[in-house]
Amino acid sequence: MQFVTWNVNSLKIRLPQVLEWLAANPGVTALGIQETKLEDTAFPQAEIEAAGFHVAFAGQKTYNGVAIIARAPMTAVSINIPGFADEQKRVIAATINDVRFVCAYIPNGQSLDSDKYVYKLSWLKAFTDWLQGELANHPKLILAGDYNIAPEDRDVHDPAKWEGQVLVSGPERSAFRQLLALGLTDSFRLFDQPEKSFSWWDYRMYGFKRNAGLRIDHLLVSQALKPLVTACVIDKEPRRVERPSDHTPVIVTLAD
DNA sequence: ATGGCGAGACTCTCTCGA
Repeated sequence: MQFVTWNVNSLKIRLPQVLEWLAANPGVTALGIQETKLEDTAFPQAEIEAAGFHVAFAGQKTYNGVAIIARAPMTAVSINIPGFADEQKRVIAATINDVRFVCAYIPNGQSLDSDKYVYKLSWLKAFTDWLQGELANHPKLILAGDYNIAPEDRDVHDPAKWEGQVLVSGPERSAFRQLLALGLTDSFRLFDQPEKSFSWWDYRMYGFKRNAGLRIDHLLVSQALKPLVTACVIDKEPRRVERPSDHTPVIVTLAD
């Protein structure tokens, strides 16, 4: 089984790339997508189903929006964080092959002095509380997403330059550790990885070419699934095409 | 040097992302 997270930065632009990537990766069980930037009425459900997949989605105009594309049927699809009033569509979860797959687009925060940063931290608190219940109900759980948090300095191309910035701040990293404290494990760090492994690069200043990136897209696995994990890799292949997303997929492989 | 790039929208200039 393989589960994937990929912030596509507009599914309208990236749908052909997504379908091509899925065709090239037949082992993928389910793909969690962030930043679809599409209202539900505009979502390309028919095209995705015509390609042989099941799909669940929750979106809005212009910003945010999440979806799950799976090769097997999904059950118990849920949207957003119950009890947390939020117009923004940032969470979708579904059960696939007995695994609870949660796809999240965690807020960016903009800057440490922004209202959006306050929203990010309160969102993370509500999300963590909700996830605790999800884990109790579904011990086999994967949390896939764009976390907008680089957990450690080794996840940052230039830690000195980023010090004090959003995505690396102490409260954000503390919120990330609170997720781990639920019993989740960063599957990427279960294995030896190349130094300077990142999942996002700034479009500007030749960020990808210079590998000036951050590792902010993560796949956390629950204790019940951790022993089954055999690999976790960042796939930079999608960066080879015209008009790539600024994020690239991260893939976790589990024994059946 | 707070710039740079890319996407979206009540667009030709603005917001937002990370």
